[in-house]
Amino acid sequence: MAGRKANANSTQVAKLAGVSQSAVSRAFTPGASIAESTRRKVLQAARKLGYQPNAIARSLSTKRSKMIGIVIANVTTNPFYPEVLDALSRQFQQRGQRVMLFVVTRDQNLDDILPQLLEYRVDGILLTAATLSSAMAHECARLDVPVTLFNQSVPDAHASSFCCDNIEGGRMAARLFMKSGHHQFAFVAGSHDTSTSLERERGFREELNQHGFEPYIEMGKFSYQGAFEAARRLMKLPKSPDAVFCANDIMAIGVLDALRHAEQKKVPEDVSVIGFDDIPMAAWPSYNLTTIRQPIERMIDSAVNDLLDRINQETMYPKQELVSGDLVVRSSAKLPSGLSSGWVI
Amino acid sequence: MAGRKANANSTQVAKLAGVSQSAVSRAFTPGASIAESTRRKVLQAARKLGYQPNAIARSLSTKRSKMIGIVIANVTTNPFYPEVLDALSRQFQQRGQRVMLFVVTRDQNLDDILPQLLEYRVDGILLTAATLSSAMAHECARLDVPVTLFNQSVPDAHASSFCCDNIEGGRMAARLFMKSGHHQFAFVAGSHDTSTSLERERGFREELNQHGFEPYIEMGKFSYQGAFEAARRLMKLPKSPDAVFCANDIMAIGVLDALRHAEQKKVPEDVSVIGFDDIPMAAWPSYNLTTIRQPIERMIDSAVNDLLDRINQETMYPKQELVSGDLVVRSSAKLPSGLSSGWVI
DNA sequence: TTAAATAATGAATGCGTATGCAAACATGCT
DNA sequence: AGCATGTTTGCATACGCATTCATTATTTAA
Repeated sequence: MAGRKANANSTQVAKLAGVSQSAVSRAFTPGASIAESTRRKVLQAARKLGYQPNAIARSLSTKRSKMIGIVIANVTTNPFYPEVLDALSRQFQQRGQRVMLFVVTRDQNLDDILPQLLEYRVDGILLTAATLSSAMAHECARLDVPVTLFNQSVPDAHASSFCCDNIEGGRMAARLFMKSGHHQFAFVAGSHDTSTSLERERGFREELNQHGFEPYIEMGKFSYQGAFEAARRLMKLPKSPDAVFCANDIMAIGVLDALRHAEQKKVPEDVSVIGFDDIPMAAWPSYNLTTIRQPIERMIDSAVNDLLDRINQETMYPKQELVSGDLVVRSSAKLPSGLSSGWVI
Repeated sequence: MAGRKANANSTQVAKLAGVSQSAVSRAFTPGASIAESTRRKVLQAARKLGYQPNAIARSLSTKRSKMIGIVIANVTTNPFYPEVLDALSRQFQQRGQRVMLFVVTRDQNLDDILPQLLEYRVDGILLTAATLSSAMAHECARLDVPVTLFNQSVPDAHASSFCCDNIEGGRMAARLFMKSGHHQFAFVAGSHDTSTSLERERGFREELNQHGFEPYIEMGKFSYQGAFEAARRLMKLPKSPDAVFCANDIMAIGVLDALRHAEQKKVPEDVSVIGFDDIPMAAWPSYNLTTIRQPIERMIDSAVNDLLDRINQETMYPKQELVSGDLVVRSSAKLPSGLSSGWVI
């Protein structure tokens, strides 16, 4: 029952326009069978009453809410995610879908919040920087709600995933370091339970191993502060690294600041640093970070297209897509002799 | 009509539990009149069928969507807003409201997107860094949908607003500059049509005027890059400023970078810089920005409380709240002799 | 033990829209 | 004019739940 002022509804509009309620509905349904003359009558009456179709009622009737659930973490700690959220939100908006947003912490259990999305019968779910339990994956499959993972690859038969080629990215960093003559390597990890960090580490390590090197691993907790402290620990080592690859840019920046301001090291003269993502800050003159760029627009286009296609039953099967990142060479990492700043592979 | 797999509904659960549909509804309605024994029967049947109440249908019936529309801009250009979004989203989530999100650009016309929110019968609307036309304000009032403005004061009889005391903030900056012996002042504005920028400018200018000074004004377009260029223009002036106050931190950082990396200026020896907001980056050792902190948690608590109170008709009238910011003294601005880094006023 | 009060239940209805269906209407053709 | 198409229209119903109201079961008071 309401405490809320009543809104004009289609029946009232119908009465005023001298037509049936169906006609009103049709006047607001693109492609419906209605004469142009009656449509005009209806729209005029609607305007007079300040009528606007009720999307809730429509959702109930059509069984499509036109809402996408977005679950996102790290919005405040990593500028990459606001970027992602912005692009996703715009895309969906433009394609006629509303966004129901859930901001979570990395460690928050999705099993509590996914039901809140499903309760509203969202047409699809997009998860980024949040891990889906297989129980929930099955629940979504049972309810026929397509799920897409962004920036994390958890091969699940039911969910699509769109991801940068993290392994190759790690390899790129390793190759650049080695070509530039470094000998002591380190990786600053984000966490030990996210595919992004693990895969970047794996690519980095494997490429180094092939040349007989083994990197130090330090935990940077996916944050500026965590990486700052990780860098200080690294510099305390007897044979401290001269080449540090970080699981993302915000940590790379933390490392840079620690090296310069807490450890009196020059970058890249004493230590080279490479990040991952290419957030806008990476290009700022204070940092000038060499990094692996994620082609975020392209990834998001693909992710959105895939999700909408599955919602509209145009595609039946989830897709796993891997796009390759680009090494963006700036000045936080030494260059191989003979090469100057610009683009490499 | 559906292409979607049917979900169990309350009638099916009722049948399985051997009760009426009403009983099922009551079993899921806290405080409803139902015997504990039947509730258990119902819940058990519901579990067996994987039943979950349909929030869309409930919304239609109760005329409350339990959704808040949040409209936000500048998510990618100013780290302050991800912070705001994160806090808002958590608060609403915790208070049992879902969030329907719209990310807009500063110049985007809200008149196109508010209807999209109203269509879904959101219980309330929270706008931040986006300007509400008075036509839309009236529309919301007509539909009895409470609106709250965050971080912008547009005195409107129908909307609440929660804001930092920008004028006093501007004054604080001016006082600190003057006490520290500066003589040439500048303000880097965000835009000429937002209350935040205008008010901060006004406080700054008024306080300076009282002591016979007049600041230069340059446009920084609320962005790092815009402020970077503004700083370069300022430094080209015949009597270039030695004290620059910026309408927010991200611009202050742009100014800092321009001064140091493009203009060979020392901060604060040659030029002092003060920002506004106190975003996390302001504390990073590369910047160490002196700034006016917005008490964001407190502001958001108030805003959320007020909006929910108005939704629940516990408060009838919108509220205009002004909270005062704190001057956070770091090292981007010279200190008055005798004072060292720490907290002032 | 009985009357009175209270708690629990189900039937029926409404929330506002979309849509299948059959009837009404218009159009073109022979 | 007569018929076959094709287009518009309104009626009736479904979507899934909450809630009122009348009824029945249960408890309390006397």
